Amino acid sequence: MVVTRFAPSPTGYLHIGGLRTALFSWLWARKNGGKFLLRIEDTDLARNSQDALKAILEAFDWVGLDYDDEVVYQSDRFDIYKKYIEQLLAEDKAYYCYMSKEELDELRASQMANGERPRYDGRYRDFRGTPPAGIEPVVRIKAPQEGKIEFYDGVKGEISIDASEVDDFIIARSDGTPTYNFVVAIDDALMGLTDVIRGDDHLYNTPKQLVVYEALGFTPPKFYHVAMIHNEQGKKLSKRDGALDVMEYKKMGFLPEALLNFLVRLGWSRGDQEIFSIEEMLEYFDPKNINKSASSYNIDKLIWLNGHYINNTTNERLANLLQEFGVHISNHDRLEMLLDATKIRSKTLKELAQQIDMIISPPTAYDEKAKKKAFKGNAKEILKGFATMLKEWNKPLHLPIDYHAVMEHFVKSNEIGFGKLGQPLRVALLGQMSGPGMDEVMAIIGVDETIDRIDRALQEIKE
RNA sequence: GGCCCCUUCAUCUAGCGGUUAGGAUUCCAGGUUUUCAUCCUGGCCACAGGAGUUCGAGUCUCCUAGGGGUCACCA
Repeated sequence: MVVTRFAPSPTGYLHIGGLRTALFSWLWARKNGGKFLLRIEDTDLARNSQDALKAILEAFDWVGLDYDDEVVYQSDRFDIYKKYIEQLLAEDKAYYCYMSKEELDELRASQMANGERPRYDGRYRDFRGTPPAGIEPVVRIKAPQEGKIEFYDGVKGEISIDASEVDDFIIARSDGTPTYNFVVAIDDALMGLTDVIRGDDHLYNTPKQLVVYEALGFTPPKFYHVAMIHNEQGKKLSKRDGALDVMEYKKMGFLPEALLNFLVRLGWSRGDQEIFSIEEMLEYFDPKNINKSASSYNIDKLIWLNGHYINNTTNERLANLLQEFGVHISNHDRLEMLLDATKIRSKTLKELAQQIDMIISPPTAYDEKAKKKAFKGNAKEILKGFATMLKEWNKPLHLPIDYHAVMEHFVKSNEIGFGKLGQPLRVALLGQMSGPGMDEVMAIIGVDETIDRIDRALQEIKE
């Protein structure tokens, strides 16, 4: 059975890099009928925030990533970690280190001054004397002092790191609380993880965690280290780049499936395929096809994908989603027509909301340029004539084709081009030069509203 | 700085010793559309550089350059 996990620390919102590795992990577990677990890395009590945790869960919920079992909180498991610390101490695989923070800083400073790599010197590794008074010791694990720590990474291949790069790192702080690399290894083992898919930035934690696996006799999972996502300048994403928070995308009017499709193609691909439904992702995803190199985030493609998904979403769902953007049309009697006419022109739900508003609310102002271009010559006469024809039309006016017939009859009998009528009519009804076809707009707003808007526009036009 | 990783159009990528180096997004042009959008057609644009290996290299090796990651009693 494949067991994967997402293990955020609750110190901020869920960002798109995290969502991508979560997606990869989720896909791999679901594809294999395995488990996708959620674990909260909250061993640093001082930095945790309840709001951050809520934000992460909210984002998961929005994109539709579900997890199995109960959420595991590391802060609930200190007893477990303590037991293992004591075990390692008893087995002489770990030891107390009585160096103070000041001493440690001093050591680091002198190493740096000598151009050396800052590193614990192991001075208490085999200490048997009397511990200095007044110092609460930390616990350090005995890491191998020579040779190499090697492991196979599912993305990057064989990784070999010199043992000298890994020092006897701290597994328990002087206040007794355990540290990250220690608890991660324990939890991954205890939770039965088979595949750990995580960011590239954890690559260097892996040898440390391997030391813990080795000391405790656990079997390590397979590791996949996914390269980072950079910003449009090719640098690491930072808060300054904005729109890092997954929920920001919701606010901007993106559909979760578009975001997921965008992210799955960042660092992973299947030939030339661009569009992936969740089902297709599940069918084809395999971490072995993850790219080695970092990718840059570029919003254009996401926008394009979102447009695609908006176009292919049912009108019922769109109407529902639109409520968050202040548009309430679920009960509109021309709902289908309205959305069919607008969704093709919208890349985001926000734009869609604007498009709809432009149609269902009468124009409060007319675009200056549009006015100049359309309300000229005999435009007034044409609009007047058209309104009259609408009033006197004796066939039913329901569908766009009904209105189209009126327009056709009008231009023919007046011997003018379609544009002569279309342009002023468009500005009269919508206040601007672009938008859906006039026949559609009229069918949506109805004949009374159409005449009403024409009348109002007529007052705008000078003789 | 040490160590590790990475390097194909502006961007996401395909490629797995023999291809006119393909697709997608962006951009540009044309067509469709009374307009806009969609859609269709076409175009611009890439193997970081240098040595090898080979009949033949984007693909293998090495070097250089550039980029990234990491070096906490943070996670």
